Amino acid sequence: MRVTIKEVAKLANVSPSTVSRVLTDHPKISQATKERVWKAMKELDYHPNVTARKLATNATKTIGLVLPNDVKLLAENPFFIQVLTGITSYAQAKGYYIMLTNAATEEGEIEALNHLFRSNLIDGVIMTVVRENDQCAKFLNENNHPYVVIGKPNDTDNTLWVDNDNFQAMYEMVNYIIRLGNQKIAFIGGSSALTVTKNRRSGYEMALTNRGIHFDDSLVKSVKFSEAGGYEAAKVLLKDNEIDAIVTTDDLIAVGALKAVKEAKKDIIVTGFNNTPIGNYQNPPLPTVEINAVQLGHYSARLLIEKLTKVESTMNSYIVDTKLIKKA
Amino acid sequence: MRVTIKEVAKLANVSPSTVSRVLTDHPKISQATKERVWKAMKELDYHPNVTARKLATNATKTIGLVLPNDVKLLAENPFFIQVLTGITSYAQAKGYYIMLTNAATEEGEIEALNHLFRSNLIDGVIMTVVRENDQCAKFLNENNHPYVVIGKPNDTDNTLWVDNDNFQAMYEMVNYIIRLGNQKIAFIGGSSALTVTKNRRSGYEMALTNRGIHFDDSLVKSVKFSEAGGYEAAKVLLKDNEIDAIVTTDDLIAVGALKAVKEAKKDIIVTGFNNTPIGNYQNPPLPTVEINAVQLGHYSARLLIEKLTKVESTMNSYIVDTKLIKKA
DNA sequence: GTGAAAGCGCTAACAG
DNA sequence: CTGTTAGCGCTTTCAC
Repeated sequence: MRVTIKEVAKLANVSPSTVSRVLTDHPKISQATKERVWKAMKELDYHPNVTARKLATNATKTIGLVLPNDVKLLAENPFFIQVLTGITSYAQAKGYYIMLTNAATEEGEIEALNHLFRSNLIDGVIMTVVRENDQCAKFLNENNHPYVVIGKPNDTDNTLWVDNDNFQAMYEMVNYIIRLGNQKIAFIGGSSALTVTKNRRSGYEMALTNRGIHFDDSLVKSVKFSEAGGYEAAKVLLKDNEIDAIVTTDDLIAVGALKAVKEAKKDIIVTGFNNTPIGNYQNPPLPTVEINAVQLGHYSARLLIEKLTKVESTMNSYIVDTKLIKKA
Repeated sequence: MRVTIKEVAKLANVSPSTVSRVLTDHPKISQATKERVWKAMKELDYHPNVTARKLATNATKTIGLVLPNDVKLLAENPFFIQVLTGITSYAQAKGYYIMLTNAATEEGEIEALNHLFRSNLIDGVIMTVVRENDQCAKFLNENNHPYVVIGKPNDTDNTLWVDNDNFQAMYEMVNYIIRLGNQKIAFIGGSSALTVTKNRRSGYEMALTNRGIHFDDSLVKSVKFSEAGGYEAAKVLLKDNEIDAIVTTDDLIAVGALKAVKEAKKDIIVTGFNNTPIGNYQNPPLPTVEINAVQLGHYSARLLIEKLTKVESTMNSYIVDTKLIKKA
């Protein structure tokens, strides 16, 4: 049988509650007994039964995490595993556990979340994808379940969130491209409904405008988030226009665009976003933006844990710095 | 307050123990009461408190998962997230939960595992990396903790494991390259101490031998698992020999080798392994091997859960099929 | 086939 | 500062 609080109590010559108190670091407990108890714990190699604690405290100290069920998406975007790493290491350092789920659909996701919360398995959840008109967020709000989202939500005031400053990151990128001597710069983005696309597109437009470059709507394309999307859009752009550069909202899209550029035998600079391995191993390497996904995970966990521990946090969001990667 | 078994009992006009019995699907309980209880549960939207159940049954129905703490490794190798997906979806379907940890070092890993087991947080663990002389495996064995490893272990008889047939996969690849008309085929692998490298190297050697091609030890290189490793090794190979093809044990190594080949302006076929996005987006695309990492995760979870539920499984290992990807 | 009661290992009032 | 006591919500003997 496993060693319990009782054995420790017996060995240390105190009551179980005293042992519990030193476990929870109760303020008024004499140093002397503390040490006696610690000694006993060490001697017996005692590990508290977390399950029992959970039941008694009605707090699981566990954070839920929902992964999209799209293996291809997960495999091509280090984003997820990076976020996951950031969350896990921060949470662990704070004594929190991570419980993983995946779900194929939005309804499945809600079902999974409902189960996890209602079954007392998690205290809060971090959402790695933010959809528009997000039913999960709605569900979580309605049921008062603590959560934080990665990505700018609709209701920025009443939800906890972390994100990059996508506007500024793209603004910088476009400025960089302009300084390189380019004027006619096209934009290929993912779904125009996504907040992230909107923000990056605004940065693009603002950078042009502030440099006195005419913003031409016909140079803006919205595509499916894929290599093929970038390829097709770039082909159209190249056919119809005499452009100097193409900025995109993701390395994967950029890879497709670059392929079209090469096929057209043009010497046009293409930029990516998110600093993925795929982009990194292109030739020439794509200028891109490091979004520090590990940090996103880190701060999302931090925000959630602060909320759960009722730490008076002045913040309900966190902006993680990006870094322009210029490459050769 | 949450709805508990008591309320359900009251509404259904039975005792709490009866409710528990229908929950656990006890054999001798009348259909009539079963249905009354179900109805009550539905009416109250009852969700059993899993924590309480864990405490009572002393089974957590939770599987631990340790990720290496190397973000770069995780980001460049979809392997991990794929394995993770496979595990999660299978486990979930079987009513098991997944708890995630990461650890920076092998000692940290052991510590984490010890904590998770001793604190009654997990019933078993799946190890995603297999080291030689693995201290984690030793620890798990000594403490009788259920686990399965992904990758062929040293002691194949007494541990649960899943893996690809790396020998055969490489054998096929080399055969394919030979049939393409190549004779002088070099081999670049990762650390020669790793079982996976050894197996793939054997497949390479056997394929040559069986085709009557002289096996030349000087054409075999062991490198650090990276693009740079592949690049350097290929440069040496190209300088010293007149070779037709280079097979490698990973897409990342292959990408580096391909770079060297291009620089040398040779027309030499380079093959990868593991079918990663990085390799996929090369030009020309690398012939590679799909290792079906999701399946590896799937079967590892299956093996572990069968062990945990004491299902008399005839198997203590599982070989997941690979697929040769020839590309254009 | 079902109920009563004890107990899983811990925490948290309430006393003193 | 520390011990006593009563649960947390479930499962599981042991009766009947």
